[in-house]
Amino acid sequence: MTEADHRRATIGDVARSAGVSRATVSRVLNGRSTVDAALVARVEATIAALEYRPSETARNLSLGRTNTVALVVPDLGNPMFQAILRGATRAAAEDGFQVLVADTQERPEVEKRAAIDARRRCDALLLCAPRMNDDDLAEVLRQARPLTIVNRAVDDAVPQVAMDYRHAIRLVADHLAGLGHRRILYLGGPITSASNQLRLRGIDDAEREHPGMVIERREVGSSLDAGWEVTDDVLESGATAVIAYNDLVAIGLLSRLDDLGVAVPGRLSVVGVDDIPFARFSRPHLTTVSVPQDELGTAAWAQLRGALAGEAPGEAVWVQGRLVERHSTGPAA
Amino acid sequence: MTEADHRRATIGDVARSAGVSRATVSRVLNGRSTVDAALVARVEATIAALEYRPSETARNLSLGRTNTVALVVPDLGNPMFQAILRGATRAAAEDGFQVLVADTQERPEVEKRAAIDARRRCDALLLCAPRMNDDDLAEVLRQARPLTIVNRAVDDAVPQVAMDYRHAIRLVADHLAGLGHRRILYLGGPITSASNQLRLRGIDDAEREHPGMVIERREVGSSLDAGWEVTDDVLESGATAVIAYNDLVAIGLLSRLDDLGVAVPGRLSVVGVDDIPFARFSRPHLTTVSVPQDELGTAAWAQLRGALAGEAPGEAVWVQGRLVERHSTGPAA
DNA sequence: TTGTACGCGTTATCAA
DNA sequence: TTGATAACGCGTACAA
Repeated sequence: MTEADHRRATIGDVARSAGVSRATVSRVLNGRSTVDAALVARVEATIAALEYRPSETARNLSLGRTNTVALVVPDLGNPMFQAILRGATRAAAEDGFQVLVADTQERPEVEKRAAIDARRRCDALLLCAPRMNDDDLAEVLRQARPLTIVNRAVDDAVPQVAMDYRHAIRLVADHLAGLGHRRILYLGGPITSASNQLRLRGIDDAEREHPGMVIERREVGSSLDAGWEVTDDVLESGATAVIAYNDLVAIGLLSRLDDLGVAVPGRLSVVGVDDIPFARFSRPHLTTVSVPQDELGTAAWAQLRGALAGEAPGEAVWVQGRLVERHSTGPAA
Repeated sequence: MTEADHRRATIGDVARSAGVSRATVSRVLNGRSTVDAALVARVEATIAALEYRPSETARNLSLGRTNTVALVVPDLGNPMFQAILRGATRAAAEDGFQVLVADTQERPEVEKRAAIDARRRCDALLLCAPRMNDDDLAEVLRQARPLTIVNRAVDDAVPQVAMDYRHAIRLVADHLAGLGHRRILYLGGPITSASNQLRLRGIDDAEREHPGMVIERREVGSSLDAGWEVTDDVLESGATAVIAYNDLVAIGLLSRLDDLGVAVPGRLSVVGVDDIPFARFSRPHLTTVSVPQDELGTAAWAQLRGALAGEAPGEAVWVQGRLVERHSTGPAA
């Protein structure tokens, strides 16, 4: 007891103390093979007495797996990645896996290194890297399998899940078209981001499907502040409706419009994308597309589990949202 | 090359291929000891050719550490824990540590197990468990060191950091007192939660310091919806000001008040705590206490690093916020 | 059913 | 400076 407190008991200590071999202790622990009942009792008593806990590290080496999966994200402050993390963490926990998280702090140049390093400590990788360049991505694809790509369509036989933002944009564009809007402003996110490109394709679709509709594209960012700061430009644009990159941009814009006394949706309609919790509490309550972000994490884990089991990657999973009409949209002025 | 693709190269493969011992390869990798320049070059060339990457798992076992720290939180959906996660992840990364995250999904009964399990895979533990009962906590304290306790004062020589919510409440109470408010309503969080108890002590302080001030205490929860749902009760209470458990509750309340056409701060003043990003974008903009939540994660890691280095735990760290006056508070009606 | 012996991939010790 | 060799703690064929 005097030294057991200092050095953690090993399986060898248990074996010696119980008068059996280490193999037997191991068997009792893992229940793989059948062991004599009397021995089981003795070993378990010894384990309890010594407070023995198997070393995860040693098991990892011996078994060749860690039951851990790496998640790499550009920014843990972004609600989207928070939702993915939550969904993936909970889904993985169901299967006895834990999640190691790495935040690249919006620096695409370190993403490759971060992804490969994190992957080395784990059995697999969940990669959210919307801005990583294609060469780096190819290198990661080569070194870090098994992995699942999140929110970035890649032309390779690798598991991938993504939010269908193209579809989401079409939903809001159709909604605005139905309300008679023809001059629309799209406040886009980072031009290089994969999910912005997806939204832009939705914008293209909308213009094609709704003759006479003209959608002006702007790059403003993806934050509350970005929405706030672009407000004056929006008012000068002459548009009757705004499609924001996401709810953050939309809420930032709404807040500023409210300060300026601009009627929404009387003078201007505003729609967001994501349906974050705050969307229901903005003024006016935000019309947006509800995208099940947790599902993205859940689906990503499901794909990864398949890859870990040696299954070939199936079709890319596209998670679709649905329009949620609230009070920030109305007939065109 | 044909089989190198299937089985990852080990340090032994490199040694054989370069015609040196494994020890030498290890030395050039870690730069511990000085090695002949010619050998260094040969080994490095071989490493590149074989695309050798050391096994983290084997290093972990050999070195007796994983350079990984476990973070246990009750809910990854809560902005507070997201901030702690972000702060801790970034701070730990500076020191070459990664963070393994476990979400107990608001089930205090699994927190003990989750904490101990997560800790076994890591070198240390960052524990956020505001509702865990004292017995379980004592057990965790015994088994899971080194660790740092976050947002829960415990009477033990263990590193701990916490947001000083008692101080925060005093700040808002003083502010309201200065505006002439005497009948105040406190919308509290879960009664068993440690940080709610801290706030209640701040409420007690305020009543003591401001004779004539009466603060009614209610337990409503900690979410946007909780704030929304309690609105009618608030209006019937006759209070001229509300201290919300956090910004989420405050914003939920403000949103509903706005829908009902209640003048804020004309008829009712509302203050929150936390200063989450959305606080600047509510209507009206929320007066609150800015608490540097990232700092909590950073400080928690700093404590843990000390503990990992064998230092004795110092004083508990209390992170304090400051009042941010916006437009949701005004003179008492 | 149990024990022996080896392998997992690395770092560290000690001679040479 | 280099190379055997022994840890690190566990799982598991294989033999008994």
